Amino acid sequence: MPELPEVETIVSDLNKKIKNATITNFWSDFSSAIKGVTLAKFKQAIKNKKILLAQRVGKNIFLHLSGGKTLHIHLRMTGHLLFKNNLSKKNNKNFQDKVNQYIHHIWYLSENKTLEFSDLRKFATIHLLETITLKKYLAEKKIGVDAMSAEFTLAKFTKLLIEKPQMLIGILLLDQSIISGIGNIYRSEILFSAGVLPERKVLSLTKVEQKKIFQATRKILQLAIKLRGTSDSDYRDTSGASGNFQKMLQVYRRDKTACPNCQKIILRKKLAQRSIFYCVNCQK
DNA sequence: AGTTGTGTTGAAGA
DNA sequence: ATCTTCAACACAAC
Repeated sequence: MPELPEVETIVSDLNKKIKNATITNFWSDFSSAIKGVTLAKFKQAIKNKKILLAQRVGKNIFLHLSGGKTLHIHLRMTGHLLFKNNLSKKNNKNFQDKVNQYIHHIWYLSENKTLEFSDLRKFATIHLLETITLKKYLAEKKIGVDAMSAEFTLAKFTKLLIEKPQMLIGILLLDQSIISGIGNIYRSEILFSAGVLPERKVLSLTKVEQKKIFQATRKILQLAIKLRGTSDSDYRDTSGASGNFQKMLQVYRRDKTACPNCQKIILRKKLAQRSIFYCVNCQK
């Protein structure tokens, strides 16, 4: 559920709230989320390190620390990073929401601040890497070009499409190794906006359709970032608050209801085991 | 009360 | 290679 706009919201908030804070300690009751290193070594590596910058690539969060280490956090389906200080611990009602109650890891920061990691389904992961190996790490993890990066241009998109002629466009948009950041919510919204059916083969797309999909991707993700993401159910920002893009959803989870454009019934089907929503009249 | 589905993704099997 | 299935886990909805 946290897709590119949700992760972007979190990362930009983290840069406002915890940049330059020092990690004083770390606690976890679910250390199997921490990959490739023991809890003790992890703790030792990050203790007394300063948080220099939060960075986003696709749905991935990177926290660059002093001393040349970087934390890689993936929220998967239900991960929430909650920033708390003395005041908000007392006054912020959002933190009492049930969805924010599944705290499994806590970074203790200077000045009594904490970064608390709530994760209901416990799918989220934390890796520790050397900052200088980031580029290599992204390649190893097969994290594709970020959908909102300057590098992702229409020319780049077209090039990526040429490499996968047999793929269905609805599946391609979800493949993080090709383009990173688009999840199940936004792929349906993007294809609806572009007027293209999800099951179209990439090689069947006209130049005009390719351009429409590219532009719809930028437009929808940009608006969703502006509205601080979609809280269809679980997603919350670093203050535990919901986003606003759910009000803008045209097709996602709106099956059996009238298409906002033509009033025909929105359909839902499974594409590679994942739900997809579309209008057969507005999408060709 | 048991079954099914859920926004993610990596690994295993075909 | 590439596609499908399953598994990680907890909970809501049926």
